[in-house]
Formats: sequence, structure tokens, C-alpha cells
Amino acid sequence: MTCSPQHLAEQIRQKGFRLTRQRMAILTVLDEAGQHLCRTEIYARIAPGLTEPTVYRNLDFLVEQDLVRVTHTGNGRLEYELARHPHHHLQCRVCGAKMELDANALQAFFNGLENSTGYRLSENHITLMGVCPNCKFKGD
Amino acid sequence: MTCSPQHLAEQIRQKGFRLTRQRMAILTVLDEAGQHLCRTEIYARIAPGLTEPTVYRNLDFLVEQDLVRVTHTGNGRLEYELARHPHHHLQCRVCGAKMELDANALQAFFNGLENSTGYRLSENHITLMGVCPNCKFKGD
DNA sequence: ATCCTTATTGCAATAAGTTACAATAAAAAG
DNA sequence: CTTTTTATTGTAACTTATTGCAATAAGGAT
Repeated sequence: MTCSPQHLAEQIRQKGFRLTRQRMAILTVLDEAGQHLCRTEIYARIAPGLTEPTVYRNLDFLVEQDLVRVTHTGNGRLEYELARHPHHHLQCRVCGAKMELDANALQAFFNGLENSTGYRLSENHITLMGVCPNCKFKGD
Repeated sequence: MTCSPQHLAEQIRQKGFRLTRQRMAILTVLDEAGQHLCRTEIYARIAPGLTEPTVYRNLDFLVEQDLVRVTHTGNGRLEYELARHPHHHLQCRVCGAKMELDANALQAFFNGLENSTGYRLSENHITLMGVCPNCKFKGD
């Protein structure tokens, strides 16, 4: 896997930044979780010895460096995960179930928008809200 | 205009909720701003006498009732505006310029996703990030 | 291995946001 | 108009997030 914590750590060095135990700890937590976590969850899971400002600042840093991806969920919170394969999310606003949308599924749409607006679209990890088939059925 | 503060206020009553001066004050601030505002900005602009919990709770309430629309911007903050015509935003991550995307421009894309996923997509006000033509030119 | 440089961290103070619950007031009924 | 009901608000305590700055330690140089 090209996105192990070790690999990401190496990228921090290559970009000319310092690899600290604090940054390593955050990457490890995200790796072991294997899913989106919000800031407080990350802070809670991390081994004692890191302060909140450090954790939050480093999350911002890792996002800026494209080593961690951030998305906003239905509840308005930001959630973080290691930047593995690009994807988006579709979340049910009733039961909260989430499904991944492959980035390719949105590519054509993004291309069309680039043509019509002149913008270059980049690094959008979006979470769309909807109602899943299950809850839709119950609702009817 | 079908979305004046007065009209929205009337809808609150029609839905069986109470029209309080606090709710009216929030709608008025959003109306007079005529643009997205984040929570702290709204709280700052509002006439004295409203408390933070009241402002924030009512923003949540108004969003739930579809009278106010919320979107997440590039900086991770949530921004609010009166629910006028449905649209989305495209924001330049370099200079911050924003442009509106008409909801119709995304309709075909949403329809396709509904077919392939089985989800019903509802009330997504999304903000896509990109680089505007201007900044793209300077960058090259 | 030791010394430098300065990016990064921790601390302390502050600001922003949340929660639980008692007090208030909007709207309906008499 | 007065009373009643209960949705809504304000208060106070608490949790989470941010900021400025001095102390620390990562990584390059000697």
C-alpha cells in the first residue's frame, strides 16, 4: 500500500518539513481507525502527551500537504482520514449510513463544470446527503 | 420576492412553530447582509439582547425547516443565507472568489447518481473548490 | 558526536460553542 | 382581556477550539 503511515511520514520529510513523533502519532491513529474521525475523536484516541493545539494544528498541516483528506459530514463536523484512493461520500440523513462514491463517478461531471466555468476543479472531497434505499422504503 | 423575511416568518407560523423576535432578528440580519455569513458574523451583527445559544439554536432550526440554507466553505466554516433560489457555489482556493452554480447545472448529475445508487438526493447545497480562470492564468 | 538554526511544540490565556434546566413569552382557549 | 399550555429563551457551567509566545527538538552543518 502506498499510503502507510510510514510512507506518508517519508513524504513529510521529502517536502522539507520535520517528522515529529506528534505527526507520526496522528498518522498512526488515522491508519488504525481505518475510517473517518473527527478532531475530538482523534485527540481522544491519541496516546497521552500531545496537546490539543498540536493535534489540531497538525491536522490542518496534513490536510494542506494532501496527506490527510478532510470532509464535512451531515452533522456539520469535519472528519479526517488518510489520503488513500480518491473518493467521495453519500450519506443517509435518516440512518446515517455512508457509502463511498468512486472519484471516477464524478469525473465527467467535474469535467463538464470545468468547461462551462473556466475553473480548474481540484481536490474536492464532497459528502452528498440523501436518503438511502432502505429508509426511503420505510418512509413511503 | 417570495423569500422576504416576512414571508419566511409567516412560514414559521404555518408550520406550527412560534415566531419570536429572536427568529425575526436572525432572518433580518441574513436578509440585509445579502450574502453568506458564518455564525459568529451573524451573532456579531445582531442587535444586542440575543444570546449565543439562541442564535445558534435558531440557525439550526431554520436550516431544518428549509428557511435558511447552510453550506461549508473552503475554510471549513459553515455559512448561512436565506433560502432563496436553489444554487451551489464554486470558490477559488487561491483568491477566494465565489461564483454561483445554478441548481439545474447539477440536476443531471444528481439524477444519474440517484439511478446508480438508489439514494434519493435532497437539498444538497455544495461548495466546490477550484482555481478560477484568473488565478489559473497567473499560476501558469 | 556536537553545535546551530528554526520549525514545531506546549503552555497559558482567551474565545467560541454546547448542554441542562429553570424562567419566559407566543399562541390558543375560555 | 385573562388564563393556560408548552415551545422557546436565558443563565450558568462546561467543553472544545484558537492564539501568542517562550521552550524544545528535528535535521543539517561542522
